[in-house]
Amino acid sequence: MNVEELSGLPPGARSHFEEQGIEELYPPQAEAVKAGATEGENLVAAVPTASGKTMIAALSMLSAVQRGGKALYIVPLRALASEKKAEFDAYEEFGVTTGVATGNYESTSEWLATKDIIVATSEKVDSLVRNGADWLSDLTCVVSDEVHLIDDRNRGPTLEVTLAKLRRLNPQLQVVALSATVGNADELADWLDADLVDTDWRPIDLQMGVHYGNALNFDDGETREVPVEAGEKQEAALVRDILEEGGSSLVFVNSRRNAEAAARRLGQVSSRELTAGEQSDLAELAAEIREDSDTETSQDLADCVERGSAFHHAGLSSTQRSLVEDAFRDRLLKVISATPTLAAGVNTPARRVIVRDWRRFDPSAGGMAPLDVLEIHQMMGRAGRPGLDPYGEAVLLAKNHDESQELFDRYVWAEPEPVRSKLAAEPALRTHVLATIASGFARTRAGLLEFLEATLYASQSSEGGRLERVTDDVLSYLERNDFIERSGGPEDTLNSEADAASAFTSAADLADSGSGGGDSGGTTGQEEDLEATSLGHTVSRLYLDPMSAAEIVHGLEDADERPTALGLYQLVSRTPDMYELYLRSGEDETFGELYYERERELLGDAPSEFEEERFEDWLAALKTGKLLEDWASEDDEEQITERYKIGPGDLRGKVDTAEWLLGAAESLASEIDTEWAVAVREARARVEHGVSEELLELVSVSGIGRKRARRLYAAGIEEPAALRSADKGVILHVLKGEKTAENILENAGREDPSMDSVEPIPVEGGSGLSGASNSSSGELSTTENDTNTDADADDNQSSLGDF
DNA sequence: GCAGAAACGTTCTAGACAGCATGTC
DNA sequence: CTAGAACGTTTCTGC
Repeated sequence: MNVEELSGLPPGARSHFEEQGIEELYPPQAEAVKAGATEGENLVAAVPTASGKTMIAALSMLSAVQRGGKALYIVPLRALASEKKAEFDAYEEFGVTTGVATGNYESTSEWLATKDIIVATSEKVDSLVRNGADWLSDLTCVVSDEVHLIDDRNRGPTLEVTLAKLRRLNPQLQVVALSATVGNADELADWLDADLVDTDWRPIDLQMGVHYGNALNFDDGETREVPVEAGEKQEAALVRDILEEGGSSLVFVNSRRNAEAAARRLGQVSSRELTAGEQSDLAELAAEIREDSDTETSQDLADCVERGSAFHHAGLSSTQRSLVEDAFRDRLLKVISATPTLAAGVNTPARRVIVRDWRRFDPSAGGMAPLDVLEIHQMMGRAGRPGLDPYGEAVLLAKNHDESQELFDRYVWAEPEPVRSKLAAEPALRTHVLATIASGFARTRAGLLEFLEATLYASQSSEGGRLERVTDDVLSYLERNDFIERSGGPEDTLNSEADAASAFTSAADLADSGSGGGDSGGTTGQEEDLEATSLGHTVSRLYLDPMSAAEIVHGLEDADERPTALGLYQLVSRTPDMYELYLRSGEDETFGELYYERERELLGDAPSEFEEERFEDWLAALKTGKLLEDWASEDDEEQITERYKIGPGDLRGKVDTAEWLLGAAESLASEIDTEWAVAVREARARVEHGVSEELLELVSVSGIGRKRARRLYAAGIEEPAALRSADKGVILHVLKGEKTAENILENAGREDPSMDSVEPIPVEGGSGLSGASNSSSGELSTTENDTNTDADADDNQSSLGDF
């Protein structure tokens, strides 16, 4: 099928695709069109990575927009949201606009309402539903990318519930689900009432094989000699082999440390083939990496990059990650060794993919557990760059013949696992049951169960009572913690229906009519009204796990005196929303001591030391809390990453999460009417900017971060007002660059921020630095010196006191 | 007896969504 | 139950 045969697209869309060199549709795309993708029909497309899934999505969305509708594209990662947005921006050429909504970056709601296509993470969509964004009811088409992630224990249920809610909000909604090839695409299609396109077709041939000894054996029976030199690792031989042909490679390993070690070793291979131009480009890239963060991880990465190799894992900052990804796509970097992050993230294809480790540490399995077929296939699917490589190769490594055979059986010839809903797990239901009640999708137990019936879980589950049992457990948990209230019997339903306030009247109606007909058949037998309390509404809107909210609420209620920063940091660190920081051996003692020193600061009751597991969690949270306190005490990034043995990306992640949770804690504090809201706000601001209390004011001026604030403070400039009055020479000296100094002064509201002909004035040692005492820069510095001298006199005293 | 090498033992292990307000891909 | 790298500690070896 040719592009020009397509109908129903916005005018200009076809020529746009033709300009891009797309003339003929790939077979799966043509199949999708035949199945009605451009006519609003539901569709599940289970096709390999990089075989034109995005085009299927684009055709569906564009035709929906042409019919006067609005489309939503759901992605699993923030990084993918910006990638897709950049791709869809090209449609602006023919008048189709795109907006993004993620936690980091959101266009305002009204503005989103004017966009034709919206790209968002599944959590953000869920949150938008909870907060009743009105443009959601205008949606006519929703695309769910990587829908197989429904299988994910943590985040799958969100996607599942969100899709169910969107469909309930608008029963006419077209659903296009894009999935990797999975074992049960037909089940997904059944669930979504969709047609199925299920194929292994790829635009570039993918050869899968196993390397063992000196030979690389492919699934089609072909063999290639890849000798391993003495003292050389298998993966090094494979990288060298393909590099001699000008191809790049991707090596997947199972831990960060392995990724770093492999990158270091592979640097010896990649450095051999670099041209002078590449070397200087790489040196530039290395400099950028060092500039982004001054930590050991960054140093190591930069050292590798100079030799044309890199590692990639979640310990890198997001800037570093995209630097590495871009350089690899530009063929500047020859090899990346990565943890599985890369397989799920943005598109980084390579000629050859080497899956070195196929087992990974898994505490729940009590040791090393083999990876899922689906996961391995996702990695292998990164092989073959469209338009660049004649074919892609995906290679597993075996040490002996038996292992080689096992790898063929287990991965090369194996079908991927089926996708199984994880919704019935209690943590998932805790959140979603509350949200479902709070946003009015269900008002009774039966209504709730009826809503849950529309999920994939229900369509898969043969074990009837399970969901109901867990739901009941969750309901009583929510009730115990004052997130919901149950009242009355069936006769109350009418009343509550009348005065129920909800953005989703239609959904509520549906739910209630469902509950009327549905026979609960549960243990209670009688109908009760479920309603979220004010606290419950807040928790749902804040997107908190109810258990996190309960922990925070109890912690704040238990505080008899003003909580310290450490107390609050430990509190949010022990909620399930904070990713756990591992307690290393020996650290239980270190933090045990810290615990006895600062026990009084911690909020709530510590578990007894005899409950080993819970006490350890408590200490692990203390460790995270201490990390946040260190950060908020202006310790260097380098010191912290070193002290806690983490990467810059981990630190930023922790800080980010803490910021979010403390923001939520602030809302909870006003909800439960405690007097500690101010303490929470301050702790949050300190974490946000990474500064001590005394710098909070300075740091509120945009352009001033923790470092500049500290230097200004040391020079006697303690608050924004002082920026307006202090000697420009001093400011220039402290802030270094003229441009930054001007910007900052402007942001601080100084009337004449110009730094023209201002000479920097060194400040000695942190004392003797009163701005008024400098006369060399003449009239400019003395314009407002009444307030100036005052402030500076104070500055001197307090900064002297500090030293 | 001692330095340095080899053997042995221990430790550790992937991933990253969200609020809100502000200003930007 | 199924690993493997890095580092620390002990033991071995050759002088």
